[in-house]
Amino acid sequence: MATRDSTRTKLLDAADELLFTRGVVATPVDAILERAGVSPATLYRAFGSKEGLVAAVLDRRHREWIAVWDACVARATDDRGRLLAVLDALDEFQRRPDAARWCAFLGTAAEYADPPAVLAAAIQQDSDSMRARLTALAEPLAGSGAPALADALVLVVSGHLALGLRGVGADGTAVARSVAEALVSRT
Amino acid sequence: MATRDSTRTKLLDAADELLFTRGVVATPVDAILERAGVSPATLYRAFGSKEGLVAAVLDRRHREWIAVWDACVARATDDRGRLLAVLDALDEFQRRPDAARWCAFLGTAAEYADPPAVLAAAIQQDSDSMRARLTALAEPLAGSGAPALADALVLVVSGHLALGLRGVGADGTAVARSVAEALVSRT
DNA sequence: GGCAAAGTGAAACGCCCGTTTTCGTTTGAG
DNA sequence: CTCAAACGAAAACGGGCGTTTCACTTTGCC
Repeated sequence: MATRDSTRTKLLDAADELLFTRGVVATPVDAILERAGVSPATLYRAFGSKEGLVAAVLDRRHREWIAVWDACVARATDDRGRLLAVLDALDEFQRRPDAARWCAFLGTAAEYADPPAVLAAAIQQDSDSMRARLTALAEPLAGSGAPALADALVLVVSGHLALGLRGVGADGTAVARSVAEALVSRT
Repeated sequence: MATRDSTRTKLLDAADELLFTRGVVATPVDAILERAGVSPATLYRAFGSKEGLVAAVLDRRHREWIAVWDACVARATDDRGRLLAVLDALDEFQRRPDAARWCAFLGTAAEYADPPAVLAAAIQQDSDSMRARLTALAEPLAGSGAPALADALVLVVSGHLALGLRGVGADGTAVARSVAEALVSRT
């Protein structure tokens, strides 16, 4: 009934690498199976469907992203640094060896006109958590203006991620950082 | 040898509506054919392939977008208004009855890991023209800082478009406008 | 060491998609 | 009107995908 952890990990690793570099729809299940060295029956016993596997990978990605972000926030020394830590986290996350072409959540949202429920939930969770966390981090700086500042920063982060699609995101987070700093300095 | 203009237009209209609301990959050729009331042979004689049709639709979209943007720039009365006119254009373009889910160019870029040459060219053209035009419009305000300001605005525009994928783009261009104004006011 | 659970390998099923072909019909310019 | 060019209707082809099934082999715990 239960799947071994090593098997789950092998599948999640292979799926993470292939889905978000080649695209979710463009990646056939067979490619994931071959990469993971796993048989079809195992995948479908563990995750039920390709869609279930995608949801699981998105879930793991979200937890990893939050962990990286948290670490960057903890490393900052003042309120301003903690709010702008999201850019450090973006930088660090993108430098990882298995980095995707761009945001896995925006990418998945872009590929499906209306995503299956599990995937829509994962995407929503990513957006909601980003907005909520930025609002909390903005509170010390902006007070009642925190939600507005957070919305603006969500736009900056999303814009930075989207720049990857335009082929002009090679300069790290420099542009995004300058925009974010302009917003923070205005308060 | 040549295709009638009415046939080309019927195909382009149907393709534009379906491709960018349901997704390029997710839209089967048959759906476009049915929508256009056209036979397969006609499509393939006129555009060679689905990919060729997509490129043609992107091309037409780009011209329409530039026209709308130009009109908004012409409507503005000062340098600042002309630079920020891109937001008016975004607003107007998105209000059109056949408005897509989000940017057709970013959407196409997101769907293909490495797009066919014709599509990559269309996407590149969109990004390049936006950057060049914003740079020219920023010149009177920012002088030698125009390229940097233009890059920042490209990020803002891309971020605004990407917000549609997060389900938080219902408030028009309000957030994007506030960010853009903060950038312009800083110079 | 043995036995149930988990995984393998390969084949097959059903479905959809892009594209081509064939043939009969319509269109529009000379 | 005429006739070549363009188009419509429908079928077929080749390929790929997600998923299931089945018989066999490996794994790991009592």
